[in-house]
Amino acid sequence: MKLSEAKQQFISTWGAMGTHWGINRTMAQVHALLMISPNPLTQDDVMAQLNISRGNVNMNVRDLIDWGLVDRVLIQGERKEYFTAEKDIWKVSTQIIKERKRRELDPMMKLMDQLSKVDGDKKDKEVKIFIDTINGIKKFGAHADSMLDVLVKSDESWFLSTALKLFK
Amino acid sequence: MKLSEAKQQFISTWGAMGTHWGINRTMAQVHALLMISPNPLTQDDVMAQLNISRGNVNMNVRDLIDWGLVDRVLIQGERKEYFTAEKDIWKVSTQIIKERKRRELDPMMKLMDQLSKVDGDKKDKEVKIFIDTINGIKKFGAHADSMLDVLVKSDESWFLSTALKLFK
DNA sequence: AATAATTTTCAGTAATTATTGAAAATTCGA
DNA sequence: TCGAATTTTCAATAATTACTGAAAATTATT
Repeated sequence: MKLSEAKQQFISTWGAMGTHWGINRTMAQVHALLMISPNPLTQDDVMAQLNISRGNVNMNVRDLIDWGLVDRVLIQGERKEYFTAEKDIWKVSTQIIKERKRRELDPMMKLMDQLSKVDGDKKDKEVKIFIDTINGIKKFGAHADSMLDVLVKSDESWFLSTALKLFK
Repeated sequence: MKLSEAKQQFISTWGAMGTHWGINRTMAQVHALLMISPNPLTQDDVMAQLNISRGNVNMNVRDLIDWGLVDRVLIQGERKEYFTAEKDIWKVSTQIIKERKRRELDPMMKLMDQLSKVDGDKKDKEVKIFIDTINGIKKFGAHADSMLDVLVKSDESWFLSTALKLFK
């Protein structure tokens, strides 16, 4: 398989995968393109390679920067801005986990705390099932939270060698 | 907070969360409703409680059954079909992990194997970066794969007590 | 076998989400 | 400070995705 073809397929697959993970196709494609580009790219480069408009590139690159997955790079003597993506997949993953925890898990747990204070008699089946479900989610969330915390803070090599032995 | 209000909020939040996880809002809402219902519900119950059409309920319930998150229940002497959802959040999670691994991780890894066979001189920076990225993903994916395998097969209490101690 | 109850399908439509492109804002160099 | 290069915004529009509702298919009952 030729490189250009392989690149194309990687970008397209990474984009499709993105839609399964709640981010939009184009954002994932821009990320894929930057990951496999040896040098930082400009907005125009991305526009040309993915055939998308300037505004679209701009918005998606900004989102990727918010996610901490892409950085602006200043190149000496150049007026244009360049962009580059983290290429170490471990760092990419921990960054995504960190952000999703903050954006999704944390607020969800806060809500569960509120919902577990629902009024009503626990003898009532309706009430009992509801409270049990909420408490189950709370307990589970607390474990997931501390686990992800350590995972994110740990070093890749430590995690893969020491922790993973448990799972072999 | 009244139970009816709390239920409503739970369903709505679980639905919103679904969109971040690549499943549609309604499917997540149906799942939420079934999780907090003490007794199995019929299509008509779901239609009434969520204000959605029969076709919509039918499609989303079928998807949930495909995901292994909802079961058909036959009730003695009743013509209609009833549906119920697993209420143990650990089982819900492992089931989702199992399915997503099968649907997403496995095919992705298969593709990476192909892409890593790209033609070209590894002295070429373009080729090198591409191959390095793909290999990084492959390595990472293999670890994630074996880890998720054990996680899914392990028992909740074992995992939370023994394995999680590592992360404290 | 006919009928009634229930489920499933799917074409048409509605709702949502993503994209464009041009105007406005900003930045930088002379 | 002016003007050219570049980035950002956002209203209009396109593309995608989800939903409805009624007809068709299926299943159970008599």
